[in-house]
Amino acid sequence: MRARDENKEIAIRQKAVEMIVKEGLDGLSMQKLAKAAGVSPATIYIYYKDRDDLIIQLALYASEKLTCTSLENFNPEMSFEEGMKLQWRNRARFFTENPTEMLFVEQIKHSQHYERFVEANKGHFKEVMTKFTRNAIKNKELIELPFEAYWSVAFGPLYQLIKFHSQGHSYANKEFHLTDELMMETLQLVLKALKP
Amino acid sequence: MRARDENKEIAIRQKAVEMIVKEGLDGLSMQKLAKAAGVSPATIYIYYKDRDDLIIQLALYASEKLTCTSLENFNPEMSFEEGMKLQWRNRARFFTENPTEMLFVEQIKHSQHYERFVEANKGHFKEVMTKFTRNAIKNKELIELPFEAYWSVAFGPLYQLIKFHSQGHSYANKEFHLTDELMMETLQLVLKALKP
DNA sequence: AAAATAAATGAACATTCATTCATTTAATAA
DNA sequence: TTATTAAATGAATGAATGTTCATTTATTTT
Repeated sequence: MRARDENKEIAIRQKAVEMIVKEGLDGLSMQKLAKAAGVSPATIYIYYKDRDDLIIQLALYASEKLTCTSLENFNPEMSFEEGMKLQWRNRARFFTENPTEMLFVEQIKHSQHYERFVEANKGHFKEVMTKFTRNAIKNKELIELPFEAYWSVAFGPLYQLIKFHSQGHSYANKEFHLTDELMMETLQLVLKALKP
Repeated sequence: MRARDENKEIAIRQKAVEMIVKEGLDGLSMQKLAKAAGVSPATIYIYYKDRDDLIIQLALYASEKLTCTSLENFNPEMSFEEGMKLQWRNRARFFTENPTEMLFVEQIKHSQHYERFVEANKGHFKEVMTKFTRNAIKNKELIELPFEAYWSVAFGPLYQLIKFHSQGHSYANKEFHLTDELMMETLQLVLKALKP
C-alpha cells in the first residue's frame, strides 16, 4: 500500500480556499486548482467525490477549526462576561491568524451551500454554548430570551466588525482597523444589552 | 428606433437573481439564464457588458432598492429610538417582500464582488445616517463611538436574525421564525446598548 | 525479491461555457 | 411610404469545464 501524501492534501485545500476567496466560487475550477496545487486533476478526485463535495468538505474543515479555536480555554461554567470576552477574543484571533479561511467560511455561509453546511454542524459546540447560556441565566448574568436572539446580539456585532476590518472599510476618509481595544469596548455594549 | 422591451430587462434581472440564490454564482450561466428569461443569449449583452457586469449591476440595483426602502418615512431629525425602529422595520419589510433579492445582496456582499460593489455604494444614504447619528449624539440619545462600532451593534443583530429566519434555523428542535414582536424585543436590547 | 495495493498521473472525453456576428424584426423619423 | 435605427435573434465559435480511465509509481506485505 502506498500512503497518501499529506502535503498534496494540504496544498489542494489551501489553494482551493485561496482561489475561492480571491476569485469566488465561480472562479474555482478543478483544472486550475490542480495546476495551482501542483497535482493532477485526477488526484483531487481521490480526496473528494466531486467539486461540490470538495467545497463542502473544505467549509466543514475550516468551520470546525474556527469552532475549536473559539472554545480554547472556554468553560461553560465561566462567568458570562468572562466567557463572552474569551469567545470574542478567540474568534477575532482565528480571523487574525487565518483571514482567508475566515472569509471562506463567511462566503460559504452566505452561499447556496449553507444548508448542507449547517446540517453537518450540529456538534459539541452547540451543547457547550447551551450550557453556558443556561448557566448565565441561572446566575442572573443574562436575560432570558430565544437562543437566536441571544446569538444575534452576542455575536452579530463581532462578525460585522470583522467584516468592516477585512474589507478595509473607510468612513469619512478614515480607514477602519479593528483593535482589541475597540473590540472590547463594543463587547461592553453588547454585555450591557444582554445583562438583566 | 426600436425601443427596449422593458419586460425582457425585468425577466433577465429576476431570473438571474433567482438563479444565483438557488444555484449560486457558479450556477449562473448566460445560456441557461437566456433560456429561463425567454430571451436570446445575445440579448443579455445588449443590456450588460459581460457576465461580471451583469452580476454587479444587479447587486447595485437590488442594494439601492433596499437602501431606498430603509429610508422610507425616515428623517434624520427623528428621535434615536424612533429612527432605529423605523430602519429595522423597513429593512425587515424589504426582506419579507423581497426575500430572494435580500439573499442575493447578502451573497454578493460576502463574495469577491464586494469591493466593486461597496465602491459604487457611497451615496445619499451614508449622508443621512451620519446626520441621524450626529443628531442622536447631540441629543444624548446615543453614546459617542466610531461609526463602524455603532453600525455593528445597531444592525449586526438584525441581519443575523434575518439570516436565522431565512435559513429556517432550528434550535432544540424548534424552528425559528422572526416575528415583529421578537424583532422589537431585540431592538430594545440594542437600544439599551447604545443609549448613554 | 516478488506480489499486492492504492496513490498519482496525464491525456482524453463529452459538455458546457461566455461571447460574437450576420441577419431579421419592429418601431420611429423623414 | 420609405429610410433609418437599434433591439432582438439563433447559430456558431473556440476555449474551458468537470470528470474518467488506462497506466505508472511508490510503498508495504509476503
